[in-house]
Amino acid sequence: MLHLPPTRRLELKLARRDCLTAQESAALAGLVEEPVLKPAGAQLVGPGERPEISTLLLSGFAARYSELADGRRQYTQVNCPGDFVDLHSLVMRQMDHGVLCLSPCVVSAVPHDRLRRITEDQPHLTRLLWLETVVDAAMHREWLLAVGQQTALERLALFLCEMQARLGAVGLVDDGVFDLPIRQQDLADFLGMSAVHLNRTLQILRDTGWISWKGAQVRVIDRQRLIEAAEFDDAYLRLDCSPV
Amino acid sequence: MLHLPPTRRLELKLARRDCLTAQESAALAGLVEEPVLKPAGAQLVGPGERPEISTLLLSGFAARYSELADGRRQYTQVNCPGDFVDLHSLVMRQMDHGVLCLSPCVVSAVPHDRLRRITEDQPHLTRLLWLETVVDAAMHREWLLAVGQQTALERLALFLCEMQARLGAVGLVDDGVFDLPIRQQDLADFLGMSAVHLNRTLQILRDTGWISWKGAQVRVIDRQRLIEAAEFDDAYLRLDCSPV
DNA sequence: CGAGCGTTTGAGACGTCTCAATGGTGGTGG
DNA sequence: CCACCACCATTGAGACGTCTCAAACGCTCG
Repeated sequence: MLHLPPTRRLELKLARRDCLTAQESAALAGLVEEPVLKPAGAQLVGPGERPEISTLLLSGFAARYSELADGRRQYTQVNCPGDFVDLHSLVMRQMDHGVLCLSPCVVSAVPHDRLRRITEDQPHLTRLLWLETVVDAAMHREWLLAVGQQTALERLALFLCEMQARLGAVGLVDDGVFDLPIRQQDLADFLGMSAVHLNRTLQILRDTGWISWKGAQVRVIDRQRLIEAAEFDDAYLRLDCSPV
Repeated sequence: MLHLPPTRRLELKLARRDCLTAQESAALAGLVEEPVLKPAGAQLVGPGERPEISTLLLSGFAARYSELADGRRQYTQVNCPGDFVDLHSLVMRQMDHGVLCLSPCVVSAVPHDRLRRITEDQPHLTRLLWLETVVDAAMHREWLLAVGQQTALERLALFLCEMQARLGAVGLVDDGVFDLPIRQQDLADFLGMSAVHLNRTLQILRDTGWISWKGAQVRVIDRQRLIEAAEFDDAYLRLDCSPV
């Protein structure tokens, strides 16, 4: 793993939305504490907790999850490097869900009091952070549409389109190829289907030649067809530049 | 319809979360423009638009919707009086979805420039508004769990529990009875099921005697069983008081 | 080389969907 | 004041996507 400044990928993403002043950049850099390595399966924050920090994901993949008493589980978002996994806890206080690592992850803590200071002093940066949580909500809506109305194949195609777009925004896609070290069982829990059915759906996508997926490496071969199948439009990710 | 101040129901809800100063109350009251009546089916804001206002729902029911090219539709949230139907557009700029009226609605416009002024001058009120959008995201997660993992019966029970809690917070529930003037087809589009199946599921809930639903009037008779069936926990609605 | 874990395959079961027709009700005009 | 119309709720029945359970396969790492 390259040694980037901890907030680099977050900055890359924010800069896709609106210009960051040098002063704001510095403020971001001053937010984070020392990076920590977490193993796959580790919980970053539990449901019902009232954290005094938010967690910035520097590398690896994490996921928000909600579950029912009998063990049925739904991942509600997959997080990738540059994501705040629980920024909303700053204003929500109590977690309505948990977050765990789908792969080994490097994370940095961001104390809430430093964030609250920013909301007092820096309105524009505050709006950019607000926008982060609003884009999370937009992703949730996209997935409500997908889980409620789209077929297994469409959902899987959507996931790959979204991942390529989000990872691309933080510099983690190289010519359609990116790392996705997550298990089929976890992906199934996100897509709202059984692991068996996901496996069969994945085989269809491989057989059509639109993607290859070996080990942790995904290669998107025919992005256009994937986009058409998923009816993907990246507008909800807000990766275009327009002032906030 | 009683003649309440336009921001009254919003204030009731916000006050369930944190104390509002008289000055903040006044600032809210100064946000809204003249109330307007919209008929059922009217669109409040269309997908892809870049509104210069947000819309506050004063009475009636509206819904956020997303749809696919072939007409499949998913409502991603049902809005009730006191809700901002598109507050997120302040920072998101472009709408990722549309909002329409499920019943006749009274709404007030809230110009973005007035809201942006608040983000410059009033950090605490800004965090309360931020919290509104964050609770929207928490609702989306609750419904991702429901649509992805729960049965038709559980989803319907969840909807009724959530509506009773949200309407109760703005003074619209009287001894388990509340108005819900929405069509079965619309509710089905929200719950991610066909109208036929919703109708059959509704009959089960009526036959058990847990609820009655005639015309637009819902009566929750056995709230406890409904809560158990849905595994409903109102924490995600953030209707408890704790400072932001 | 074995153990453990994740992936892949097979086959019957079931929740929900679709299409189509019937039943009920509230509003409107003659 | 009644008759009609439009819209919504309800019912029936066959089709289908996805689920569950169970077993086999194949990596990768100690």
